[in-house]
Amino acid sequence: MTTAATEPVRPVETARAPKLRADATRNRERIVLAARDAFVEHGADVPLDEIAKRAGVGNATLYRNFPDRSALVREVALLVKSRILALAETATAEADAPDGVPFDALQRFAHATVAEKLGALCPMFSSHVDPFDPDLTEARVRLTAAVSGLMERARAAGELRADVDHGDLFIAISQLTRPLPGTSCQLLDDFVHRHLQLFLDGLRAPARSVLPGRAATFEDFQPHH
Amino acid sequence: MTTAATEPVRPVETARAPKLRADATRNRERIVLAARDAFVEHGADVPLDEIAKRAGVGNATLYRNFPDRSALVREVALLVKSRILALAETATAEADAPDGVPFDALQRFAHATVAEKLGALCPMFSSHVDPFDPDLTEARVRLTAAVSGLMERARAAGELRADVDHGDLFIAISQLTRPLPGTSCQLLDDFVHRHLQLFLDGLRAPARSVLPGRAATFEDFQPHH
Amino acid sequence: MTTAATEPVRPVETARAPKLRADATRNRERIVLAARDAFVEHGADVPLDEIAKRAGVGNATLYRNFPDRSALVREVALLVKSRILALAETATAEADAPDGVPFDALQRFAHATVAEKLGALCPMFSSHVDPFDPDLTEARVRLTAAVSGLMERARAAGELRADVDHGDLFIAISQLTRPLPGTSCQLLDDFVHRHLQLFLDGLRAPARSVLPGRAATFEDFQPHH
Amino acid sequence: MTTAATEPVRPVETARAPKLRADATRNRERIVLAARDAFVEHGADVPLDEIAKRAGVGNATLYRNFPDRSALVREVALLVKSRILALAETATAEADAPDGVPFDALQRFAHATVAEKLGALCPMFSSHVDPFDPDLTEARVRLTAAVSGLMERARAAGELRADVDHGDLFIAISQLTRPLPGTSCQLLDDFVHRHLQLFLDGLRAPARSVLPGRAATFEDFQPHH
DNA sequence: GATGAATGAGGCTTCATTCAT
DNA sequence: GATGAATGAAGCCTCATTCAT
Repeated sequence: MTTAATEPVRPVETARAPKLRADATRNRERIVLAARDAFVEHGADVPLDEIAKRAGVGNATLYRNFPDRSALVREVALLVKSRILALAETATAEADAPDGVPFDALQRFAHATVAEKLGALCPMFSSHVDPFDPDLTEARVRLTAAVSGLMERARAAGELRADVDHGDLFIAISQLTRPLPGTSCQLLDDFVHRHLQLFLDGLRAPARSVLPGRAATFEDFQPHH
Repeated sequence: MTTAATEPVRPVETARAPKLRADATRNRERIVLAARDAFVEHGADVPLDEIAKRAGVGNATLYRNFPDRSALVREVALLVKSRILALAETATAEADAPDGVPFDALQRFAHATVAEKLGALCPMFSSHVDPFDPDLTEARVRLTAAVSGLMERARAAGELRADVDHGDLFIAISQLTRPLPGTSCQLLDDFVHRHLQLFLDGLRAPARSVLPGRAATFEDFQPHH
Repeated sequence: MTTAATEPVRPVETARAPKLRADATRNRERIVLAARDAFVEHGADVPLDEIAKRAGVGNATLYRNFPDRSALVREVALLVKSRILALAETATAEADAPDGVPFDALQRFAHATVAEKLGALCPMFSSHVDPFDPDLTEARVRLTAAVSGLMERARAAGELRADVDHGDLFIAISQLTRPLPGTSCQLLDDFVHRHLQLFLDGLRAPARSVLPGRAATFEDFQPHH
Repeated sequence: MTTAATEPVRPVETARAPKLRADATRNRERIVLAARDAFVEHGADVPLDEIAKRAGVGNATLYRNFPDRSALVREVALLVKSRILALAETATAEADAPDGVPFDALQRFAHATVAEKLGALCPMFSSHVDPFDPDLTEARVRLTAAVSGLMERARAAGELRADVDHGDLFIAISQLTRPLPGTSCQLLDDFVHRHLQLFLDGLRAPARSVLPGRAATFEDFQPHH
């Protein structure tokens, strides 16, 4: 039972949180973290009972906090997006430093995201969440801005090919990070950074090919768009 | 209900096949094709009854031919691997042609594989099959030889970076091709070739980075290896 | 475990019944009968697993035959309605006999319905069935005609008060027959005929009061009417 | 959210009530009233959390006052019985008035009981209460006396048939008042008084039939009797 | 004393697999 | 050999009841 990220995770404070008891808050947080880990290890269809067991609570406690699977996925999504946003902002600061190399910052951002299994969890694509959820939408907008800004710096520096957008990067991160059923987690982890690096090499300017399709953005993967 | 590949698929003749009635043979083949399509459309967890219905047979007929899910997956794996092998051999022939450009042949092979959804199905990594199955092993060996040969030609021509192996290519194909839950099939299809192309651009020589880890082969993804 | 009715019950032949195996037909019938008995004894909310156990089949067999509770209730409703219809037709024949006394025939009909627990089951009022179901509607129409005809004969003979309709009779039968939770079935059975008789005495002409409201029909109890 | 009775309801003072804080007393009373309303609207199986919510208290407060469902049902039963008793005493006074017509008073009593949904709640028959509970027994005895007296007056006046007892009346009231699942409350309300009236007409002397069974009393419906 | 939260048992439903025709 | 039907295990979710603040 691995924990994908090691730093303490702040509970996502939403405006409507009324006044939760201390132990309840802790339980809620443990459930979200357990869910994140379970999703990483077993995919989005992991039984909720398994998540409850990991969190060390009864299954009904999980249901009290999250009426159904999508509510739980939503919370994990907010958690993950906020973490990716933090990574993107850190990378942007590095890019803006006097001796910063934007593409290097972009690469560090991508590898950090992969290292924390965040891409695989990114439920931006998931069928389990309401695409019009306000909180998710806001998180997506902020994330879009941050990653776009980071990529823009690299492009302006002539290091990033011009025909890609943030959606292209995220699809690659998400897909390359996903667990391969039947393969041990650790085994794949050894290779994910490798293949991400190959993809990043493909992103560098000058472009080595003419890409089919058009640059992808998050909006391309919103249902009903 | 789309059929991933349009050419007629020969049933994989295994040595122990005793002697089936004509209609039984046809049933078996229809089940395998229905399974492949169902896996492509609904993922690896599609109910077997759904596959039987698609094949137009009773569920018990499916079980008569394939004692359990893994037996069916195995057959689909053989089918898919044989198809990929054919694509690889075609590409190798192109590479060996007088005016052949090996890397271009490699790229066409990769895109063709993706176009037929073969990568996504590649159960080489699946938890559902016996990694020591003789038929699968043989198919894997032949496929390894073919793809390695193709890559070797591109490497010899100075078009492919030296620090990658066939496992790297296949993981990328498999992962990038996998369906994104919640996203329409068609939508993702539009982008898969794009992101595969970015990956292929990263594979080109000269290498634009030092890759972490080591070159991946099929063997790296055999369980218990 | 009492069986409410002792005569063999014909499976309700619906037009779409394709071709059921003999044992499957028997199972289906046993489930419907078990459901009827269970509804009589424990009410409409009896667990489906309990019904399956009574019928001597696995719970999944019940679900194969009846996708959800309402499908099962519907079948029981058809069964019950057809039986009541038969009783009504018998009573009508008695009323039309040379020495027939229409009100006596009506009373025998009511008591027979109660004796078979049919009224309590009459899901005409149930929340579990689709009020627009064609088969149920047809059964209701035929039943309405039969009971109305029977009452009309009694009214024409001057034995039935003029200000009541078939709905009034059925509500009383249904309500008076319902099991009283916490009371043994047999105990209540002893009294149901008694109280039904008091109600029937109230139906006789001449009317001993002015009734509030208006004469009730089945239509009054169709939802969305 | 209708309140069945509009007059203020005195908490039933039991001998062992020790000494409750003012707010505790109020909570207890609110819970009982909420329970009564919830039972009327949603039946005996309404979730206790729903009752607590209606009462505006936490669920644990409900459990502090009533250790389990039957304790709450018992309290509602006492409340309802005391209210019916009051109605019976009022009716008796009317019957005893100089120009009083006993059967009319009896009828008004029955209709008033129905109007307040008291019959439907009458847990005299319920499986949820201890039949030997002293308070309930006492309430039952007093109620029996009052209703018997009222019926006796009507019988003495030659207006009530001789072969019925108070149990017959109560079963009819209880059964005819019960909600029909799937039918709007209001809809049935329109007919309950109508069918009660038909039943009352059947109670009138002279008897129009020979009743089966024997006259029913409350004792007939005590479990284990 | 009052409260929100936690719990486990149980009902509903699906699905891989086995059985009878 | 082919089929439809039967089965039980397991997942999802609710609710009566208990616990910790």
